[in-house]
Amino acid sequence: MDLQKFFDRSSVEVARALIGSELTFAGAGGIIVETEAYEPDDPASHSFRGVTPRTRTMFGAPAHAYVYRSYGIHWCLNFVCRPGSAVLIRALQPTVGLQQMEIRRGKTDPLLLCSGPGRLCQALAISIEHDGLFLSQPPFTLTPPPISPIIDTGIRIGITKAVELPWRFGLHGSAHVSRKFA
DNA sequence: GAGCCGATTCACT
DNA sequence: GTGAATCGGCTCA
Repeated sequence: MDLQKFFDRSSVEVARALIGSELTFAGAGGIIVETEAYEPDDPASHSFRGVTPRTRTMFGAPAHAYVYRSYGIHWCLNFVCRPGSAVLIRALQPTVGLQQMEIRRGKTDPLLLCSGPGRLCQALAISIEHDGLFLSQPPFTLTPPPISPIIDTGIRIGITKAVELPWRFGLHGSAHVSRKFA
């Protein structure tokens, strides 16, 4: 897949298109079942106030990883689309490297391995040192879904601005989303 | 340079 | 359902 082209569109389109894709990182990962879109003119987006040292990656080339720390504790993984727009990866359905992820998470329940942005990064051992990596080369792999899945849409989670935008997407019927869709 | 606060998770009640 | 943990970036002075 031509990832440069795939990511060179609005984050809302990309967020939808990513549902059902398989993401792996250094031999662990799974099916992307939940994403959220963030746009440059979106008050909830880190890029809303322009380029800063933290958000520099978000304004770089498409198809790169943008990683940041949340609440001083967790890491969150995003995929950069057009400059200033990105897709937050919120949940995976684990498929490969289960044992590795169980050890890192200290849990064996597949619903607790990658269901949530912070959990996902802990399970895959992703942190700030992976900020800016290109998604089409190791340790990343990204494979599109074999068929286009049924997608649920909802409002985003955990934000205080632009809370009404329906920019959260999930794989219909998946038990692995971080929260159920209304 | 001080103070505020968040794209969260977990333990505990 | 509620609150603690924890820290870098942003805002304002």
